[in-house]
Amino acid sequence: MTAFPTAKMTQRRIAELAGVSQATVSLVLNGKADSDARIPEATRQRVLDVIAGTSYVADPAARRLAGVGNKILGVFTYEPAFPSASIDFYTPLLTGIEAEAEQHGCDLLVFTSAPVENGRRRLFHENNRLGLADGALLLGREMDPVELQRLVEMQFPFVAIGRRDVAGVPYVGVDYATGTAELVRRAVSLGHRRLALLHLDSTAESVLDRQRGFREEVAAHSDVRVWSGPTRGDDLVDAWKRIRQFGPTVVFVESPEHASELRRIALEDGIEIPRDLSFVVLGDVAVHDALTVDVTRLSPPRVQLGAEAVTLLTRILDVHDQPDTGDLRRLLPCDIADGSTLVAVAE
Amino acid sequence: MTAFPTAKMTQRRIAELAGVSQATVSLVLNGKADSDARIPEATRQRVLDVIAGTSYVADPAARRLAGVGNKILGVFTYEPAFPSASIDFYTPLLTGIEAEAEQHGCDLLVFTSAPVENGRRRLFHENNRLGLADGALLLGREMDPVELQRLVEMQFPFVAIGRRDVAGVPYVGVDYATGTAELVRRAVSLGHRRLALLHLDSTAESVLDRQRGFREEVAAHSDVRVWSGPTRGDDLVDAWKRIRQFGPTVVFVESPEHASELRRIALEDGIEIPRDLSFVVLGDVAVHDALTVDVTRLSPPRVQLGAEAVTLLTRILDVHDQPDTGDLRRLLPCDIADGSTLVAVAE
DNA sequence: GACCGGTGCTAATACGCATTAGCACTCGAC
DNA sequence: GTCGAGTGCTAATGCGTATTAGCACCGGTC
Repeated sequence: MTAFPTAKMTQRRIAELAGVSQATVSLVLNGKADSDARIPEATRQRVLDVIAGTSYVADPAARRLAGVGNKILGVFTYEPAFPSASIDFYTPLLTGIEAEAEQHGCDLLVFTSAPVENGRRRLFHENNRLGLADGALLLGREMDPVELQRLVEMQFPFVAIGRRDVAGVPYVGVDYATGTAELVRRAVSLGHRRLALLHLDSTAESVLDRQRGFREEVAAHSDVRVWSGPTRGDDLVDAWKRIRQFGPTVVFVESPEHASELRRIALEDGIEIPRDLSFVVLGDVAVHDALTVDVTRLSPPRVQLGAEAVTLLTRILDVHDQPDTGDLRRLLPCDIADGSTLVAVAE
Repeated sequence: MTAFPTAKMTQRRIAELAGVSQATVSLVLNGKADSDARIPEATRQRVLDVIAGTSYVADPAARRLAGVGNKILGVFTYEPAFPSASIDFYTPLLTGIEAEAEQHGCDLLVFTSAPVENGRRRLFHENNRLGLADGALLLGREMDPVELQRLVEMQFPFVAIGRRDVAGVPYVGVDYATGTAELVRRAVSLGHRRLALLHLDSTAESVLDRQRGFREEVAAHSDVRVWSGPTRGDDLVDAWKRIRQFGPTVVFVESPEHASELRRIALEDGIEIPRDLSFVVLGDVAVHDALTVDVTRLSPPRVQLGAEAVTLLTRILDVHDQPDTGDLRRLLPCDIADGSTLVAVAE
């Protein structure tokens, strides 16, 4: 695939038509009327008139090469973004990103070319186009710490979506710990004393944060007993057995998908929610999933997350508006959807 | 916003480290071992070894400037792509586009910076980044013919998604005419003789195609009577009245959103579907919308549409694989979801 | 009439890469 | 020992832009 030979309009051609030099055209276009490069209004207008008569647009590649930013933000997703499996996760983020990018006049370069290796994309690969973007947003549940480290080292401007443990990584994340703790508190105040937590089998920061919030809040109530265990989603029948054995009055499930499945398994077992068991989900259900829409759950503000990440990145890119170190890492409060599956424990 | 000063690795630096010239590095990287540029294996390996030891990646801007393609496909959406209003329309397209772009090793440049003017984006504006992409995909229900014309004239490689009337525009579209005709045929064979069509108030090609398919098939049955009218969605109560007055046994509704609303209005009026009235929708319902999932309807293969558009564009971009003129404009057959709302007419 | 400060530009260069022309060298043939 | 054919590279150039140094001119001053 080679560049297509489209009849290009260049500054040089404009210059010829206007009877000036290429430099003058550039100066006019960039509004540079310094003390050492004076362009009188008459000349300026002449150049602008010529440009108006053509379809000239500055070649972004040349601009970039010449060292100016070009208002392109890279977007890297660790999993393919649009397939239905990921769609509920990525779509709200992209909604926020798109809207905010539009505000800032930025285009988005989606790095779909990154090769997928066992389900995860790799950011660094031969011919990656990272360098074309002024900066980049990184999306994904888990990110490769080595790659993050490398981005930090090469001083490439980027923002991760979701809290990251790697030093020097700017991020906008969700305060899952506080949200989870709040849900635990509600459960306890509704009389629950035996809590089960079925979390993801992962060491992703967001997963750990939820566990921490759960653990810390539980620790504040001496009479509360808990069971907690991981799942990869393919062992839910077994997980349900173990939960059953513990005999909780409320079960917290991290993944919405696992939650639906577990609820089904429970029902087969004669356990109806919330009649026999309260049910809390620590993530958002699918937007359109009307069936589970009233589950009591965490509802991370993903649209806002995307938008805030763009805002932070553009601030990092703006020489005149360097954020304080503290602003480089932000956690947004996690919304809670009340729902109807967390109820007072039966007497 | 200016380019960020990241410590860059260039071919020149690689060259110094390997004790060769920049040209040699370039030749090695591009596998050019012509008769007039011979690089022995030993040198080649030395260069490659040095590169392996660094984090070198070719600057895409420079490559582009030097006249090679850079495997970036532009994606232009005439409406913002992710907000929920458009999401069911764009998401499947983007799913196909992303998957296929990945196959081809292409990145996607989403032109979010295009300014929105009364609900529509404008492709051409100052500093548009079209030129950075090797080619572009255009998505949207309606497109500006003037802009399409201009793209054709400047010989910019692009593919529209959806049939377009403008001469010289390559597209991949959906054969709505045939699909609609088939549904009409089914209705007639089920005994329907009074058909109503509520179509969009638009002159978009896809809208006209459906009307044409409807009209032509109806014309093949001399005893069939039809009513048809446009709606913009805010006048559905009135539209229902007029349809009621005509007294059809089946109503064809173009827009899924209008269909839901109209069905509600009908129900309030005591008309139950399909008991009292058959119901056909000429577009796909929301993926997750479980409530209307069994409507008899057209189901355009949107994922495939996106993928095919990418394939066509890459072929256009490939100098060695120029498609025949006939291949530049394709219509994919439109699937039909049987559903349960088109039933035999009551005796 | 030499000097100076201001005005209106332009020539030149850099950015990082791909590409082409061609240089310097070697080896074999005569 | 000269010539030709091949070998292994490199120097030079162009892509389109932004930027800087500085040139040529003019009007006024002393």
